[in-house]
Amino acid sequence: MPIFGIFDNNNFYASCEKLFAPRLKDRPVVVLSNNDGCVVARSAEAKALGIPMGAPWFKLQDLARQHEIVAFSSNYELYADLSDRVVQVLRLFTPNLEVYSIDESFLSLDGFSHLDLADYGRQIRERVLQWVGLPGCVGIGPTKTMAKLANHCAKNGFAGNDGVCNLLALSAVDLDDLFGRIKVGEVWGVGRKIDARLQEMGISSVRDLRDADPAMIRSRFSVVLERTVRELNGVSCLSLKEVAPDKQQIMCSRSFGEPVYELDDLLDAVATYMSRAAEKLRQQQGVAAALMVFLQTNPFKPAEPQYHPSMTLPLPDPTSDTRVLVQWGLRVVKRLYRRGYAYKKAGVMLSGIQPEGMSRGSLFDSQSSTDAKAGNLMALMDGINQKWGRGAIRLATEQQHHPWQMRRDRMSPRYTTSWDELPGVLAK
DNA sequence: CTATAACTCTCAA
DNA sequence: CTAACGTTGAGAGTTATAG
Repeated sequence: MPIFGIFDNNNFYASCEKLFAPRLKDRPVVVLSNNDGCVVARSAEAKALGIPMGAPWFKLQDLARQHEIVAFSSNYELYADLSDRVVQVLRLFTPNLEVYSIDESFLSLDGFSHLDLADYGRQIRERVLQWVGLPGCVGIGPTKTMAKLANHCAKNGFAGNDGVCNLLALSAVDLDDLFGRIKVGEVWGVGRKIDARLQEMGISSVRDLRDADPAMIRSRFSVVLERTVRELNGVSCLSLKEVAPDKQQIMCSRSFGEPVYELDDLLDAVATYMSRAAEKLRQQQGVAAALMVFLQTNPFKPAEPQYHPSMTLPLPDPTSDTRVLVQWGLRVVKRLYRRGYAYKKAGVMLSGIQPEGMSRGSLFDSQSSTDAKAGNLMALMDGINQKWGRGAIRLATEQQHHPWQMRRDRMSPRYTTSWDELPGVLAK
């Protein structure tokens, strides 16, 4: 029987910001989504003030002034770097690990059953705290779903207050009692909709779901929730994925800093997003067989005329060439654009992704040498941008300053990845 | 009618 | 000063379409 652990950082983005602002140690801190729109992370103090996840920041202004809440724009470079450091530490504790998200990793603890697993969990969180400076919790169980649940228990004091919960150490009676006290909505894979439907059926606790008939759950819901039921019964259905598979689709979309009316601005924005998407595509040595572009007005202003067009365009020849993708993307924008709407968001998606070189012809194709040159050019651009920072070199259509660029008024410095932004360095 | 494609829904971080 | 509400990806299930 496998043993899964999961390490999950507490309030990850907020903890990253506090790490470099010690004076904020006991202050309420929130981190905002792109465009400084919604609250996506809250420190313990901010949670205590009742700020819900996803709350629009502009609605919290009174509360913020009242309690001197400190808000940061999302600083993804900083968070990504700290996340990498956390993973480095975790790798010291197990050779088999799945980086599940920026702040969560599953650990295989197979073959560690001779250890006191809860104690091992405490060592893990202490080491991460000491070496990286970020707090986290550890959950342990016989399945991924149970490990996630254990993590929830560890975070919320269901099982002591040492930040670790090992469900494998509980007797059947204690597990029963614990599952009876946890709401079914806390289970991994049970979101708002499914929660409501389960409630209607009288399934309100984790124990209720665990004891439900899998066949019934499958017929009334899906094979996915059936697997969840089995996992809650200790039958492992979800395995550790140590290598992330290549993406099947690649998206890039943004809300605009302010409403956009002009076609030219939309063309600019979509060219920029398409360039980003193409970079990601090349990072996995892929080519795309289709692209999709969408535009959106602001759905939060229902009184204004709404327009949410999108169009998918199959590409005659799968490619990762920024110039080709941007050209097609811009053609689509021109087709979709209607004068008179206040556009608030746009995005692109690349799909039909295959490994490059597999596409068509290649060896005897008369185009192959021009394709190779295009590939060299793209690689050169990617290299320069990687060395000198995103946007150092770009196509002429991507200009510099734009009304559509997102707001990021409250950014902290990139303390760990940019010398220029270290406080005091400039002054010297 | 079947196989596939396209689209919708749900979830997660 | 005002106005101001995220992004990315997966997978399953359903519906539309092609042959």
